[in-house]
Amino acid sequence: MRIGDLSARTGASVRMLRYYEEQGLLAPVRTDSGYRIYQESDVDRVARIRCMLSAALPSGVVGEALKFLLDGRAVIPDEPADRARLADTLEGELDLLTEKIESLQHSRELLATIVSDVRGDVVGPGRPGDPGCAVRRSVRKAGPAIGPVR
DNA sequence: CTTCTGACA
DNA sequence: TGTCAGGA
Repeated sequence: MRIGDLSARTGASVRMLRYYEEQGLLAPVRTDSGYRIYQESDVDRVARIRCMLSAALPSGVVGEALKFLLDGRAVIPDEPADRARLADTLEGELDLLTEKIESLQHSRELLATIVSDVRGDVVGPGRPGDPGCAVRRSVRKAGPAIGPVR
């Protein structure tokens, strides 16, 4: 089938399908005129790709997992050794994701205090020990509140 | 009409 | 990721 059909059957845009190919996740054959031709198994393959990408896995890792996907079979490697290795890299991604989440939570808390400071019309330098982002409203009488110091 | 590559108000 | 161009 051509790219338009695969797109319709997977929900992935034509643009994305070409992108997956660039990432080495799909390898359709080409007609003499250059049109990409996909196999039935690619419908399932694209579903797996989208699933793993939604799980925040880097395309490189998705490619690794897909190496074990041979024509509609499970992504789980047959060889116990391969399975263990894949599980390890996947778990590594899980840890990376956890780190990002924690970093974002820190950012969220900082932003929350900045918001409350703005709403509370905080004046002067920040309190000792604060993030240093406290808003300083100038002593000037004119002009609305000043944004965070750059 | 569909797809292709390259590029970005 | 969308979308437009200019061709096939």
